[in-house]
Amino acid sequence: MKRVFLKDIARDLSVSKTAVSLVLNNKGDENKISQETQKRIIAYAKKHNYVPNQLARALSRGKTETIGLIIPNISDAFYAKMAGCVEQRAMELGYTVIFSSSKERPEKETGLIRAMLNRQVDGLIIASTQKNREDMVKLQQLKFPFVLVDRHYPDLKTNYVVADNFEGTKKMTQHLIKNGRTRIGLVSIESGLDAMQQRRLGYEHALSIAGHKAPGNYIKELNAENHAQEMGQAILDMVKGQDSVDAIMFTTHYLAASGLRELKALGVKVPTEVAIISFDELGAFDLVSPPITASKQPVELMGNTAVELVVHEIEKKTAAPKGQRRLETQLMVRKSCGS
Amino acid sequence: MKRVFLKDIARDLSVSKTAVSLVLNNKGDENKISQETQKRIIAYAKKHNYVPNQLARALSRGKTETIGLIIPNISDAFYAKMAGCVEQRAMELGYTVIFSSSKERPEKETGLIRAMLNRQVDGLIIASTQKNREDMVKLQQLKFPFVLVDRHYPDLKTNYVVADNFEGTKKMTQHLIKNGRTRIGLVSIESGLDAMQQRRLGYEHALSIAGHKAPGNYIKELNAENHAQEMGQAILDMVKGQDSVDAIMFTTHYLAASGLRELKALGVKVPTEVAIISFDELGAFDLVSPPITASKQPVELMGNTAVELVVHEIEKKTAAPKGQRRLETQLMVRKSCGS
DNA sequence: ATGAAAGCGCTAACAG
DNA sequence: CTGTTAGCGCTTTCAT
Repeated sequence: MKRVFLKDIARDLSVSKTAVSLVLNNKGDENKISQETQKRIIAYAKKHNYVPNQLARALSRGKTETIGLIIPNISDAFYAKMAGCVEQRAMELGYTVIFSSSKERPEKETGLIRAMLNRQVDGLIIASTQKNREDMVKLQQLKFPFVLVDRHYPDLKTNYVVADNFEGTKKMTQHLIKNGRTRIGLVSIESGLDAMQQRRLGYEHALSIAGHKAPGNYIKELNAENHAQEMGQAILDMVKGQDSVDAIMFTTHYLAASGLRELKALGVKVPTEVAIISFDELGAFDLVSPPITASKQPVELMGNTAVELVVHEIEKKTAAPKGQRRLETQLMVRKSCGS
Repeated sequence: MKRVFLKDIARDLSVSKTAVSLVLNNKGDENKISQETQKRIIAYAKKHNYVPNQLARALSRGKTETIGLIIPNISDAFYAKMAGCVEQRAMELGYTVIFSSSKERPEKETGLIRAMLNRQVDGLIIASTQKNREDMVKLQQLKFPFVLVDRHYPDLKTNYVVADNFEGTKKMTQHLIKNGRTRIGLVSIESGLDAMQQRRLGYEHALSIAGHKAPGNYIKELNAENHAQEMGQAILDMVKGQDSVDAIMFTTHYLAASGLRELKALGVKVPTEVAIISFDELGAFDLVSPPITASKQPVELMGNTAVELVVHEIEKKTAAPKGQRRLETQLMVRKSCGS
């Protein structure tokens, strides 16, 4: 079984390559090629299992119908979900997606952007490390279609789709307060991520309008690389001593998971002694003991919207209106806050 | 900022395209191009931010340095993890990976294989729906490099990397027996998947050598599409009545999760009344109440091995030594089996 | 040591 | 209605 090419089928059927190409691209009718010929061509192609070479096609047309997705880590539940949605929506719109993980490393991200560009992707969706401002600017200068997702550069005027982090943690904090907690701690990741900033701000804002304050030891920002190691100490700091918390908010699902692990190890009762709440959730949060109250991000909507925005820009159906979306999160109330 | 091409730099430097191409591919020395010229070319390329067009390159060389990964669903924790490992290892070996989800649908899988072939991937890694025997045969006939992962066709002589499902559930069952359980039920998925068959066989084998038997109502095979809906009834069947189980083994992580959900809803005490154990696990299984004892699959090793096998086959066009690996699972003993 | 030229497989004007 | 032709951007003999 050997591969057959356009020219083979043209030769064997004594028609021109053009005819074959046209017919196989469903442009037979509009170019008025006889039904007869079309049938023969299609039949032959099917019979010999003709598979067009996309490389050649793309090279010739200057379009790959591919969009690149750059995320921090495909193994993370959140990004995996997102990748799934992106893939799905892209396929519906006739695009293939190729992805790569930046592993939260700016240089790697730079490399990936470059790699994707030279693979001629038509557009890019990036959940950036947010330490690559320059690359973004470069993309803008190239007028290359791209949209930032989950994380964006607040001072850059690009397309983006993010969750409303500020409102999210604000609501979460208020939920805690409504449940009678007043000494609310925060465990976050130390990073320049705007998302993390916003989450912290939302928390602080809610606290301040409620007239509460957070002493210094209430806010922990762990190192991104080894938060798992630092978690024990952070939790200990918060729950021991006179200035102890009665609630802890975690800014990501994995922090919540590891925080709970530590809390259990220390024998702290959740939620009676300390309530916990998580921004973003894991599939099993409802099974955990106690089931964890969490803010759910609209991953699917984020993914879909991102795809739609790039595709829109790629196809420039119109003068691309900069798409900047801030999506609402949803509070899933379970048991870890005491109600 | 406009893109610069090979010919541009050749023109501007008054050298030939050949020279530029050679130098930029690090073949300058072996083709004895003067250091002088090389320096100029490299400097110019860097200065103008030259990015080679991979499409053209690949078309010309007949090699894309890309491997395709087809999995049931990127949103599933197991496959997401796997994709991450595959990506990582592939990159180390100089390959890019493009993935797509078959959504467990054979026709979709067929389409994806085709799509990847026409994108000229150099090789394929497939976690097949196992309902596409023909496609696999076709790939073999084409002598196209591919390796099956997680799921394989037992009657086909292909490369594959799978977990030792049989041994896995056998060990799990024995663990249950060692913990004093004798009336052990099984909840699995109704499907032609060899992996599921093996898991069931391992369970039955262990049971039989221990002299136990499983009455009809002890084995539930739920519909793949709506196992979540069927779970309630299945569990009820197993735990109520005189012929009730004292342990349940779930053949996948999501079954274990939803089974536990139902068990809790019914107020059944785990593990005192019923022990549970899961084949494959979720990141949060240690936080669940009770922490779930589970068999862990060597995802990373599976992913890495798969990549190594395809790459080997891609690069050694020689008579490829069929790589067939059956990897051991590891029992993570936690609390759900009563010890 | 360097360059000319012939493709890789397909698309798309442009002629007939 | 169909065929000719000229690329797309890069690699790679084969001369020089």
